[in-house]
Order: sequence, then structure tokens, then C-alpha cells
Amino acid sequence: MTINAKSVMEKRARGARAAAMRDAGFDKIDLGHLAGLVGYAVRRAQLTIFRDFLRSFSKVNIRPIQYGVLTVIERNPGLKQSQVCSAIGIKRANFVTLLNELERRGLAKRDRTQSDQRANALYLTKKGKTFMRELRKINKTHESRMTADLRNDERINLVRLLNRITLAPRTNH
Amino acid sequence: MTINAKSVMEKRARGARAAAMRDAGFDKIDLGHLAGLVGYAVRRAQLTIFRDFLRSFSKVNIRPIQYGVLTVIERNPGLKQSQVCSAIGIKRANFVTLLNELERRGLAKRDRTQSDQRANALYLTKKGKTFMRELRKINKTHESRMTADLRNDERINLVRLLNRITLAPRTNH
DNA sequence: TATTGTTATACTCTATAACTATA
DNA sequence: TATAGTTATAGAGTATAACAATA
Repeated sequence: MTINAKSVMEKRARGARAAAMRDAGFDKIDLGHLAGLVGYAVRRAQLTIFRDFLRSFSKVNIRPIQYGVLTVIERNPGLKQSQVCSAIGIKRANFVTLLNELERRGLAKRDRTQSDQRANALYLTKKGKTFMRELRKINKTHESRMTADLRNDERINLVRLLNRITLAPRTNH
Repeated sequence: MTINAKSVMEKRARGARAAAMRDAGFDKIDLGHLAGLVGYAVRRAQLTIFRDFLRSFSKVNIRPIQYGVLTVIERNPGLKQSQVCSAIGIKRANFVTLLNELERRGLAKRDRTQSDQRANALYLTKKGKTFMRELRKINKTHESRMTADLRNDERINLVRLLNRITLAPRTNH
């Protein structure tokens, strides 16, 4: 490859990059290759979504992790704490305080299991189940607002692509 | 709508949901509607990517935000602190400690601007520029590992979809 | 008055180590 | 020995309020 040809390719690459960035709306300050990185895009989207979530759920004082835990317990009554942790992707140690709070508010409860004396079986209280109906409504509005610019097939595809990153088998995890 | 028709639709909905979840690999514990939520998928993907990033960059002791800041400063020498903050999406107050650390390590430096005595103009040091070449190599490997399961067009589409969530104009932001 | 950088502070999330009681 | 839950602790990310210097 000659120097001239290389130069032309670099100009094309720069042009394509700039166009991609303008397309993405990052047109004020040059983010360089950041704008094309999956990790950067994921982080920014996550901040946007979490901020809206917190605002949406502020009147019921529920955070994203709490909503996730309540949902999993509701769908899988009797689950052990460690099972909820592995399903949601949090550490056992960090789950204790979280669950204490849900129990204190009367939304969930620990029951000692008969089969394994070490483990707790988790359930929603009646109050917790009623509460979840309200939470699902709030979440539906929140989710609609976040994905308002996406067609339904785009939203489904987005989730699928993200899951392929999350669930890809990797040697060093 | 009759009760029977409603029942059939619910069964179909459950079937589609279960299939979507198996498809996503969440087949051990029922995550309910969590598995289809963009926010949940984004959070899980972000954790996966950040953990790999931290492992990949552990030998150079660089965190995602630091890499982002160094990249933006390199591409836009002379930028003010507040400009970097708004570009990356962090608070001015939190940027101070971050920049102090980069300055302490001799990677970036603050220069007083002539036009505005309040502001600092930010630059990479020579050491910082050399360092960035190494960081970009590490990042390339990391990014490839994260997107190994995606075709190139899928990766580009993923970033574009995420940016449409991040950059969508919303009334209450 | 508004903006820039800064300090102080608080809360959440994530992670590790170590303990106890059961298995 | 290994697992389930727990406690303690540390570090990073995010957020707000308030201040001094400057615009």
C-alpha cells in the first residue's frame, strides 16, 4: 500500500467516524473512538435509564435492584437468597441489607425452610403483592418513555443483542 | 372478549415470554418481565463489560472513566473541565479528584487559560500521549472480546440503538 | 448574576474476607 | 469440606450544597 492510498483510507475512516458521531448526536465535542464503543454506549444508556427509573419510582421509594428482587421473588416464591442473588447478579453479602429493608417495609419475608436449615425461603407478603401491581404500572410507563423512539422490533433486537454480550461464554470470567 | 379467548391469549403471551427468556439464556429462574426490559438488559451488559474492562486494564491501573477522560482530552486539547464533564456525563465536583489523579500520575495537566481566568485548559502530557497508544491497544482487545459474538453490522446497530435511548429528547430530564 | 473550579458530604453499588450454623 | 446467611469494611460512582474567584 502506498502512502497516498493509506492517506486516502485514513481520510475516509475519519469521515465515516465523524458521520457516525454526528449521527449519534455527539457533535459538540469529539469523543474519538469512544462514540463507537459498545461499553461507552451501554454506560451512557444505563445512566439515562436509571435516572428516569429513579424519578419514576421516587414516589414509591423503590430502586432498580429492589424492583428486580421483588419481581423475581414474586415469580419464584420460596427461592433461597443465594438463588435470587445469582439470578439478579449481585453478591450474597450485599443482598442482606437489601432484603432487610424489604422485610422492614413489610413487602417480603424470610421463612426458614424445612429441607435445609441454613437457607431462607423468600416470599412476598400480601402487601408486597398488592404493591407490585402498582410498581408494574409505573415500570410500564417508564419503559415506554425510554423506548419511545424505538420500534417494537428494534427494542426486542436491542435486548437480544445486549443479552448476547451478557451471556456469551468466555474463558476468563 | 370472552373469558376463554382471554385465557388463550394469556397462554400465548406466557409461551412467547418463556421462549424469549430461554432464548436469552435465563432458563434457570423465572425473571418474569425483567428479561424483556431494556433497563435490565443494559445493566447486566454494563456489569459484564465493566468487569472485563477492569480486568483488561488492571496492569495499567486504568478505570473506564479515566480512559474516557484521557480520550476526550487527547482529541480536544485545551478543553475546559466543565466541557469534559458535559461531554462524558459526569458532575464537575466528581471530576476534580479524577483529574488530580491523572495529573499526579503525569498523564494530563491543567493550564490556566488566557481568555478566561476561571477555567483550566486540559492537555495530555507527552507521557500521557504515549500511554494512550498502549491503552488503545488494550481497549481494542477488550472490545473485540466483548463483541466476539456479534457481527460487525450487529455491533454498529447496537451502539446506534443505545444512542437513540441516551440522546432522545425528553420533556422531563 | 452566572459560571468555573473546588471542598465537603452522603448515599448507593460492588467487592472481599471472615465468621456461624448447618449440610 | 462445602454451602447459606451474615457482618464488617473498603472503594468507586453519583449527587447536592456551598464557597471563592472570575465573568
